[in-house]
Amino acid sequence: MEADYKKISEKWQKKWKQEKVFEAKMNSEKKKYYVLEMFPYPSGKLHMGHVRNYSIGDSLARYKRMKGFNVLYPMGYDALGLPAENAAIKGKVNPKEWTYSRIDEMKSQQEMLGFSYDWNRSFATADESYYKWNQWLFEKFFEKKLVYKKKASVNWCDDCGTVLANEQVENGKCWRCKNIVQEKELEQWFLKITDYADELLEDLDKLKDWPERVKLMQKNWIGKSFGTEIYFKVKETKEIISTFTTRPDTVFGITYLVFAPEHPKIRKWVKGTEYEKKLDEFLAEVKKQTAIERTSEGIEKKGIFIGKHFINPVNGEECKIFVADYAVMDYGTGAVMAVPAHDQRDFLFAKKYKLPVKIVIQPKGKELDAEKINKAFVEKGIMVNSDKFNGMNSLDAMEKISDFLEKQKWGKKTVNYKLRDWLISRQRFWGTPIPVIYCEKCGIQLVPEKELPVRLPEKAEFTGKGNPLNKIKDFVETSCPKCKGKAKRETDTMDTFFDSSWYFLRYCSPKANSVFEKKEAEYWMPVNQYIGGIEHAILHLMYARFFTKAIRDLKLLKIDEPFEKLLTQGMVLKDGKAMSKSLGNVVDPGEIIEKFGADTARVFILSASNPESEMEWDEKGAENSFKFLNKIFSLVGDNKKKAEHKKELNSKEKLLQSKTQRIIKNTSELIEKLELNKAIAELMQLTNALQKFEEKESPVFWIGIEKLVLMLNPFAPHLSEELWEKIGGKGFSSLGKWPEFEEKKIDLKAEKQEEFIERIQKDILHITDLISEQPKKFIEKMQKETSAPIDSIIKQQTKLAEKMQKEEIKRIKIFTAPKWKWILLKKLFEVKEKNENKRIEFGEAMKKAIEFDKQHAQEIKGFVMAAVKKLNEMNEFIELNEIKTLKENSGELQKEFSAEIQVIEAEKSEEKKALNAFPLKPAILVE
RNA sequence: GCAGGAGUAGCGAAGCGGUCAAACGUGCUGGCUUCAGGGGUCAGUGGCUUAGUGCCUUCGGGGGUUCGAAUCCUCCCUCCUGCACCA
Repeated sequence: MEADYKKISEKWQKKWKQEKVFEAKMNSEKKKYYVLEMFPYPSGKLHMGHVRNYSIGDSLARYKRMKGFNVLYPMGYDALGLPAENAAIKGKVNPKEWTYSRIDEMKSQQEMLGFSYDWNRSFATADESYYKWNQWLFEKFFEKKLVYKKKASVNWCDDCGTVLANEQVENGKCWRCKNIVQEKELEQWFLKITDYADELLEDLDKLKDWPERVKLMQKNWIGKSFGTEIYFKVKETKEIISTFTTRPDTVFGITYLVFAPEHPKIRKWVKGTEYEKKLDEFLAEVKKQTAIERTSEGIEKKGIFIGKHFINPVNGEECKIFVADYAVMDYGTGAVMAVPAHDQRDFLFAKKYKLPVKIVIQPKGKELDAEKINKAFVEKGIMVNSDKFNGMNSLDAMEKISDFLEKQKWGKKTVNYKLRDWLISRQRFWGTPIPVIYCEKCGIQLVPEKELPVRLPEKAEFTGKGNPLNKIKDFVETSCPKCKGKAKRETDTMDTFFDSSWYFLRYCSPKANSVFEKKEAEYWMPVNQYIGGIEHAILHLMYARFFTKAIRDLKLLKIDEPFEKLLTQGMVLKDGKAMSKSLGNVVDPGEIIEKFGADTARVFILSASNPESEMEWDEKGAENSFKFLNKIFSLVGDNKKKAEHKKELNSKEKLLQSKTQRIIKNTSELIEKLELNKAIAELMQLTNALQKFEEKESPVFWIGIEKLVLMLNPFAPHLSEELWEKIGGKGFSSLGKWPEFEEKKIDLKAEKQEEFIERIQKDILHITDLISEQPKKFIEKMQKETSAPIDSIIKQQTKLAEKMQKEEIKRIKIFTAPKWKWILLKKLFEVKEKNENKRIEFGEAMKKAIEFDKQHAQEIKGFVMAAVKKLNEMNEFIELNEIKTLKENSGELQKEFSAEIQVIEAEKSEEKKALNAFPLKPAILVE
């Protein structure tokens, strides 16, 4: 039976909307749960990644709602950014119109999928009422000195016509357009994220429910390393320059110094000397290299001597200073002390330019020769050629030398981070205007709070060259808030990552006339479960953490971390590759929804694999989820519900009850762990169990159906509602109570037994299959073997089969005993055979066994220990009195075991005979 | 190079020290269904087999720990992901 999924979906989506089913209201009496998905950039159409992301979130939100939590589950749009502007350049459309029409498109698709968002709280970052607060926050940060402007060598993307943050440069290319990034000197705005480097690093430990991978990536990005700054005097100029090292133990091995080509001191030093021209040539060469060439592996290091020398303070040695491409301005101090003997890069450079190599650490029990080594020795060892530190372990020397340098004021212990301040200026139109005014008299001025927001002009010209804001007179020309004189507005806009760094706070009170309402935010925050792609592991997630801490320090909110749990969902693949337009393997979710309905799309995308792993999109798979839903639909639809009445449950009903209860338990646990694929597998098992259950009028069957329909809600909400209505459920299943379970009703032992019964019946059925397939062959065979007439064969076999069925339980009980038990029994039996008939306790038996068979003492002990442990653990599986009997009658061990084993053997052979002789199921014969 | 993750039937994916390898789904083979090459349903799907939930083999490969390993340790191979001239 197939349902009209389209009609059902529309019907329930309309009802949910009308009755405001998913609106969230603060209620301090009720426990809250905040589920959030990374909000999308409104490109217009949803792609499979979105569908996956939201299906995961919606399942959890619905589950938590049914579990009685006050759930906040909002959706919004990260609506500022380049694509809108690019569209404007290309198509002469207004970015605002373009963006908002795309938001509408996207929203209608999201609604079609039946996600339970509180649409009342929805907003876009392009809303004035949102970016106003971006500006407000900027000003607060400014006052706190968390924002500053400086001239810096920045990453410039020519294609995007803007500056990029360090985090947005990937392998020397722009993260968005893959254009090669250039370096440019510009005055730019920065956020002082480095102030929080330590806290951002340390608090990673608090994030117990974040994937290790993400935490690690952030840790590497922050890149904290402990080391020593060492000062050197330049011989010719008497200037003091500083270098950073993590290996102060090698300080006696320094043979030259390397400066980054961009280092500001260099130019000064070579000015007017013979080296100036050489340096210019070298710099030109370095500039020609793209970032990729410069960072590619195995590249030869190049450098030049610049005619200056320095004195190594620890030993007074005079060495040359070089400029080389392998030193970078970005890290440390931009100058490196070179120890060729103990650093591979220095080694290669020294070899190339014939610079001395001086060994100061020797491996234990070996002696290195500076002339002969062909690579640097970078490990720990024993100090040599290091004055008073000789003979010391290099690890200890590290500490000692640092202390020594500090004492002599030749250096100091420092901490270095890879993390740089966050560059937020963008030379773009479609972003939040930075609320700053430049006055010639008064300098940099903030736009007064009451004049916020600084609005983006409605009209602008998009030529693709430069920032359109620059050309809008009305926007640029303004007056100084202080002196009222003529002044100019800042035309840079903010990086859109600024917008997404606090949007989760805005959802708490989206209409607030403040950045957010403290009371609401205190109730809803932190986000309990955040879901999104791994691509944001560093950028967005680190910025959001930084904002939360900065906002805390503005005394606006008390929390340290915004996201309690994080799930990074895997990619959706097609034919083993990420879906992309260039590969032409993009599957449009719209088609699937059109073809099979929203529920199918959701169930498939969740069931195909674990949310965190990649999933392969497979058309066939979607069809199968469709079948699964149909199965449930017909299961409910085909059967008539009977009024419930109390009665003793028969064994089959008890079994179904046990299964239902067990599945409720498992499903709940799995959803909590967000192992949604497994949760759906459980529901499939329940569906199968219900379908196979014959007494479709039993109340137990209908209880099962009811639970199934409720548990279906997080995954296939429309069908769940429809069926809920059909079976006479009250209200919405979306607001129904999540099924509870009673542990005592779960009877694993009985379920196992049933499995065996089924198995035997299946065996019999199978043989009947064979018969119907080849009746002649079978009868011929039987006649041959028994040389009896067919009639009598059938009669005889009927009797046997009946007997078999009656005794089923008994036999099965024996077979249910797990294998290890038989191994144990066998083992004990073997041991006992050597013993005489003495009365011994269970534990005694073990001792005796060991005595008799010392060689296998541990083996026996192991078996018995495991047995006892298992017997205790599994007492629901094996009757306790079985253990008791074993204990009580241990004196009779030998007899009993042999008897028991004989019984088993006998029964086995009886069954064997029965199966051999009679493969027919009586019921079939009777007919 | 460094760091992290993964490798289980034809495929996706469970299992994470002993009940028990392969739940759940799909694919393939066959039966049933007034059965359309569709849908539904039942069975089979590592090898041997006396046909017995019998024996053997098997969780990327080699070693090891253990009475017992897909599971823990170790080395190697393959793939993925992140970072990378970081001093």
